[in-house]
Amino acid sequence: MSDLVTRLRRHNWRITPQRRVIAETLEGSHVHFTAEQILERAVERMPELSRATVYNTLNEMVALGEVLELTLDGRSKRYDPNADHEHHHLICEGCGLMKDVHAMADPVDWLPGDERHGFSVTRASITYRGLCPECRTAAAEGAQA
Amino acid sequence: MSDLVTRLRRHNWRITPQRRVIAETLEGSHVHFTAEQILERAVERMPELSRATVYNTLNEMVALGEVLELTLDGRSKRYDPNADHEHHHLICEGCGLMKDVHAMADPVDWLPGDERHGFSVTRASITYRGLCPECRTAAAEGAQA
DNA sequence: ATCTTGTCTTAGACTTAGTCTAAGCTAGGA
DNA sequence: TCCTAGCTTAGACTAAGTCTAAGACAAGAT
Ligand SMILES: [Mn+2]
Ligand SMILES: [Mn+2]
Ligand SMILES: [Zn+2]
Ligand SMILES: [Zn+2]
Repeated sequence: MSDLVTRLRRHNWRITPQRRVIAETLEGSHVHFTAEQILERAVERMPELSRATVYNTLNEMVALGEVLELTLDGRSKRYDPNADHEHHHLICEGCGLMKDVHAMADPVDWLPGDERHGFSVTRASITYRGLCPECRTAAAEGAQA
Repeated sequence: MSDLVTRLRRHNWRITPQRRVIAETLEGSHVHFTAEQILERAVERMPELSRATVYNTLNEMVALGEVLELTLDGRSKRYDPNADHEHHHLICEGCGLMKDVHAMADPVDWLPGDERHGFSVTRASITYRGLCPECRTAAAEGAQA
């Protein structure tokens, strides 16, 4: 896992103090934060940091291909620094808990030519849904009562 | 393709004039409309129809499992009446064009047990991305110029 | 036929997520 | 040092969707 700041430096892109704090906030954790959560945490280290800079910076990192933008529900977007490792996501329909997962095959291979409508298909992402252990036991108890 | 109104009637759910117009607007087409687009079109047939009713009704149809809610980008949700046919989506990164596609494998089968984090995984959807024929030729011409 | 009750619909206020703008601030090059 | 391009900021603005309170409607009871 080469760290995000290192990866960002490879592009000709100024690493300002604000951008560094945002990148480190995103990198340090391994969850999938919203822009607001990143702002909240980054502001602890740099209180004058603005919301606009967080949004601008995240959009730029996505455009550079170093951060993934996930829109798994209709709520806020989530940002994933793990862009250099192909992976998919498993989401709990009860509580929203999100896990990284790795499938055993590439879904692009499962799309026959006559289903491609003339597109050049470059990538595919899978969203798995289900119930996490806690939500499952909670549901079972609820049904019992 | 059993029609949406028929499927909705199977649930004990009142089919009011408003709900019928919304369902028929959604069903008639085969694209993936936003709530605003549905409102726009439905209002042509029932001018007094309100935005709140469109949103309420779409949410109810989703809860009944008869309509799919798609959140493929961070913009508005899209509503898909084709909930009784398992399928996935192919999206053009240039223009947003969206096509229904059918994969040759079920992604759930390709998620090993040790990647399930104790979840009960019930379903999976694949989002394919690429460029549609028009956007591809547009991109090629742009590169040439 | 009228009443009752719960459900449905409505306009518009409100919230949330995100973008835009205009001004000031830096940092690096001439 | 001065210039300039790019970066950051506060706050206004927009878009998508939810909530609320009131009225309309519909089905069953009398
Ligand atoms: Mn991830
Ligand atoms: Mn579809
Ligand atoms: Zn859960
Ligand atoms: Zn296209």
